Amino acid sequence: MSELQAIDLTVSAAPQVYERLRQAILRGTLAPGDRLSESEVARQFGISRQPVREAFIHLASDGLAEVRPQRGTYIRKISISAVLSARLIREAVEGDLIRIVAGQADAELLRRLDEEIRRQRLALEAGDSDLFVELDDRFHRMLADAAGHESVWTVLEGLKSQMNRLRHITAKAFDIRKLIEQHVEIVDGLRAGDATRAEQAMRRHLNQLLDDLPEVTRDRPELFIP
Amino acid sequence: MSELQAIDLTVSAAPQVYERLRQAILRGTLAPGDRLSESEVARQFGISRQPVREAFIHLASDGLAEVRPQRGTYIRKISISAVLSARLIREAVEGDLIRIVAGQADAELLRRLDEEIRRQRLALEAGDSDLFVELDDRFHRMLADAAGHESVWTVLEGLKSQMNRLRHITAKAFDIRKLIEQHVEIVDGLRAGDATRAEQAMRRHLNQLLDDLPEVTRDRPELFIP
DNA sequence: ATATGTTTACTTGTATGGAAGTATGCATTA
DNA sequence: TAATGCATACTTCCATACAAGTAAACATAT
Repeated sequence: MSELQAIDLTVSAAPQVYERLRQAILRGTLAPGDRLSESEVARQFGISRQPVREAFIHLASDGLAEVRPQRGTYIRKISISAVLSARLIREAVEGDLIRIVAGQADAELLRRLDEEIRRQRLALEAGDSDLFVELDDRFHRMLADAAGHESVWTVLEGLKSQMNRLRHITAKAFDIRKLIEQHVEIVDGLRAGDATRAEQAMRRHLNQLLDDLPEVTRDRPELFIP
Repeated sequence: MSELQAIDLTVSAAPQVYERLRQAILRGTLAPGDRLSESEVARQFGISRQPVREAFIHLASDGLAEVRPQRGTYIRKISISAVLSARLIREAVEGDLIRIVAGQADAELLRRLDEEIRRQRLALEAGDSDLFVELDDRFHRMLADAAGHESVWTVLEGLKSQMNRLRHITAKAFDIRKLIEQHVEIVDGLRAGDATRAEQAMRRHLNQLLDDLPEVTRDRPELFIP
């Protein structure tokens, strides 16, 4: 691994290392199966082993790394069953949330959602799939907020991270255009004040992953475990 | 705090400390707002500060503790919004799962569910509310397994732990009898092969918390934060 | 009486050394 | 050639020492 930018020594080192490594894992810079070493990472950040070790422990409790005593620390491969679980949970929860939103969507919210979709199209035209993943996050989060359950999103975010790893690594495998059209269908359901229609659109949207997953796991089997 | 039983020195100390503290928090032995000290806990277990510190970090990432640099480590108070989020998520997810089960429930499963309910009644008669909480866990887990989504339960378990803290601390505030009857209604829905009926029974069951929560937070406000 | 400055005893954060386990390459042996 | 034993270079884990920040008690000054 290359040299990393030095951390801010005026605040605690461990949380900074954690966050940097976490981002690297989610973006795929650190790939599933990669090996990490306390000493090596410590040397790169210019600090001692201890805060690095604490970052490893935190990553392990997130399910992003695996510490094998006396053997090494490895970036966890993407668990297919974990991804499927996350998807099922999101479908159920966001299906309920969108029903709540449908009962109370005002013009201001609809305007902001339309604006988000516009930005998504721009990201598509620019071919910036990383940006799209970020905007997709914002779109779904906006809906959770509108339902009055901002803290629910905090939980979903942890699940979403597993799915985002998959996306970043295999960005091309997802048809962004199709996802944007599904967003449009969701907002159309809200605009019509039709809770059932909005829910069905949301569920279809989150089922999309099931169509895309087989191809991805076939192309890059080394990144996955059952 | 009193002296604790020594840990097993043949395996890693940190995970043992983590698990012991976690159980103590979930059972209410360590109450919200209590202060922990690395040195103090280390002395009690007869080990050094380092593994204790690592256990604290793990607990903090679970949302059960809060490490405040140079100030101390505290048992987190029960976040009402986190409890409400967990409840909403469980209702949505277990509502979907029970529909799946309804479509494929066989006699063997129904027999095992009846058996679990029988045990729950025994726990009620024995006045053992800790046992009931454990059996309630098993009941819901059994349904998740039957739906073929065992790994979904792993996620729900983390959420359930927040709700269980509340239960253990204020066990008397919950009417166990009512909860058991709701379990019966769920199984009746499955027995009839009626997915909608089973789902509605499950949702009613998980809504019960909303009725009980206000009383609890009023009686013990020092245990909670918004 | 109140306010302020200082001391002192804590707290967590980091660095470092050594212990114990693991994997790998190499020499030795059958 | 194949298998075995061993040295060596790793790895994580734990203990310890020290650094730096915080808080509370206490003395002092206004």
